[in-house]
Amino acid sequence: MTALEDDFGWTLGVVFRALVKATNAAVGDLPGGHRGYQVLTAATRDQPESQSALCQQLGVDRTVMTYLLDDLERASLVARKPAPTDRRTRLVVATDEGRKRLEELDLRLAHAEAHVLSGLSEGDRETFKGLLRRLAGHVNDQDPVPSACAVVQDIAAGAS
Amino acid sequence: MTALEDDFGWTLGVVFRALVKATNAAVGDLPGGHRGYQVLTAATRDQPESQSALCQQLGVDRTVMTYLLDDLERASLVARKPAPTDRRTRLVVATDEGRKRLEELDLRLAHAEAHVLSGLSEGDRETFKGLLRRLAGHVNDQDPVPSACAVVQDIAAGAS
DNA sequence: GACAGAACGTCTGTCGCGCAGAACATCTGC
DNA sequence: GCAGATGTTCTGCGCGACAGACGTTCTGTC
Repeated sequence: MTALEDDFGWTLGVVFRALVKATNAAVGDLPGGHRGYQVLTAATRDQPESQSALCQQLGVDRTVMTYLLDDLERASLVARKPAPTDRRTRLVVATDEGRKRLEELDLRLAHAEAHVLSGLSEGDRETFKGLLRRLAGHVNDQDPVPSACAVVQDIAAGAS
Repeated sequence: MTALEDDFGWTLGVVFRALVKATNAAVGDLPGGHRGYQVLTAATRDQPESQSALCQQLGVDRTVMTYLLDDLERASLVARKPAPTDRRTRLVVATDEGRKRLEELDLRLAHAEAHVLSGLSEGDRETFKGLLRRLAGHVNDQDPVPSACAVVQDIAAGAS
């Protein structure tokens, strides 16, 4: 309970797990749990240009996305529409019901987030979220699909 | 690539996944990958008082810890010793070889961490890690085993 | 226009891991 | 001495990541 407190991996894991738990509890019976929420968010606000683009954004395997969308579609929250420009791809769009559901969820999720962040003051919370946002943006830009090879090279070069 | 950027869950997930990938790449063939490293760290520096305490700290299931330790023990990096005070429990201690291996790993891990944090300036990096540390400490204190019930109550009360 | 190659989505199989439950050894309180 | 609690291990289940194969569709070349 001492050395680990300083470990970046450990601290990040603790917070991440806490958020996932809180989020899953908050979304209740939404198909797909916390990932279902993210899919719904992306479908409503980001107009994902394809199913696989969505996978990449969310870090979800494409084979999982298939039945994740199946479940959400069965619940009438999103719909798969064939893309007019490329009939191989399917556009994922939220239904009216999905959008309505998302509004409710946003409220609940805000509380889940606040629950996890309750250890920080108001100002620190914003600072933290801001830094995290910048970090995620950077990570996502340089490495949308983290190439282990590059990392290994990088590390090997540094550590040798 | 726009709305999600603001989602706390998404940003945290992106950074977490990136770190896990980088860490796994950095530890190479260490049994247990990034979790093996954390076990080794705890065993070396934290003197975990029992196997299950270790599970709780690391957020690992106890059934997984069993064969995680099996693998590390087979590699002569840690050892299970019967606790003198309670023969039900096993103390997890690092071997000399384990401690030596940990020193090498720390170097490599520092580079992996730097890789993930490379989007922030030196100062911001420290700020971020400091806030994260406080957050993890708080989360861990109030909710070592996150009780979904409490969270649900909390959220239900807040969102209604 | 025909064809090779690539991309998208789906399906199958495998593996790691979290979770629930049971079994066993051991400890604690009565 | 005995009932109940606790630590560890094992088994079975389900979810999800990953790799590979397949059908459909698009693109570039001849």
